[in-house]
Amino acid sequence: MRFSHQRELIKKVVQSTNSHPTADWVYNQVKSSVPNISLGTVYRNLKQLTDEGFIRILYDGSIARYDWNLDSHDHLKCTVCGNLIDVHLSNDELNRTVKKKYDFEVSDVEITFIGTCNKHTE
Amino acid sequence: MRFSHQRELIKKVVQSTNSHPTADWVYNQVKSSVPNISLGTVYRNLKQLTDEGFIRILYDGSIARYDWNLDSHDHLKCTVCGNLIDVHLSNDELNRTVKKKYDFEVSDVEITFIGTCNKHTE
DNA sequence: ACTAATAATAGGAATTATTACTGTTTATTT
DNA sequence: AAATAAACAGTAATAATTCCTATTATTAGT
Repeated sequence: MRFSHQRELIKKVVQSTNSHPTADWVYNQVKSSVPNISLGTVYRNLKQLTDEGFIRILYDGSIARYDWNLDSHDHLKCTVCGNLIDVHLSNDELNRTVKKKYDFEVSDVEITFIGTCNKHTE
Repeated sequence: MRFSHQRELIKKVVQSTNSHPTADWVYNQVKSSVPNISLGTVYRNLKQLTDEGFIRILYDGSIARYDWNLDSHDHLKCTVCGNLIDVHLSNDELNRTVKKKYDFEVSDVEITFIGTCNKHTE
């Protein structure tokens, strides 16, 4: 993979936020530095960065979001504010159960807890 | 919700398979009985059936799939054959942890194990 | 440093999944 | 049986994403 000014910026933008940005959000951010960047370039580079393991893709309903956090982690999705919050849980037990009970070799687990975050409780 | 011949068929088609069909697959199935059914009708009814709690929606990457199984359950996604397999695991422990550790009121959990199913192991 | 080879780009067209619109049909209610 | 409105078919519109092409920029070899 050859150096590219645009790709470096895109990587930096994704790594600058915990908001799990969409391609469009990244596009708009990068545009302030490189006004004539193409949306296709953003998509292509997000894909490349994902494939090369610099960032991760995750799906929020039907829309793709990107995450700089490569550590195995899970998400809380608040139905009130819509935020996706990173959390760390140990899934070893769960993985072992799946392997044993269903004879399934787990390489990754995606866990999303849907509910209400503590901002909306009184 | 008024009776509709089309909706009944759509419901039956979803309930007839464990393959977590897409809207397009349902459309093609229903077309064999009602050749001039509209794709919009399929989408509208899948949404209605989901809203009324007859079926469930789930996202496989960026694409919507439908599931007749309303029981709380998880999925195994095999990266070799692409199949989505239903499994039952108890997530009580996990839910309790999330509630306690992150003060988050869990209403639903979506767990997808990604890996290789036992068809591809020797 | 110069040049050739080619990866990456901008801009726009194409594709895919999904939703919205509109005039017509059909299930229900009176 | 006529009135009402939900559901319909057909089609246009939208949104997210991918593909295409001529041009530009990076890099390897001289």
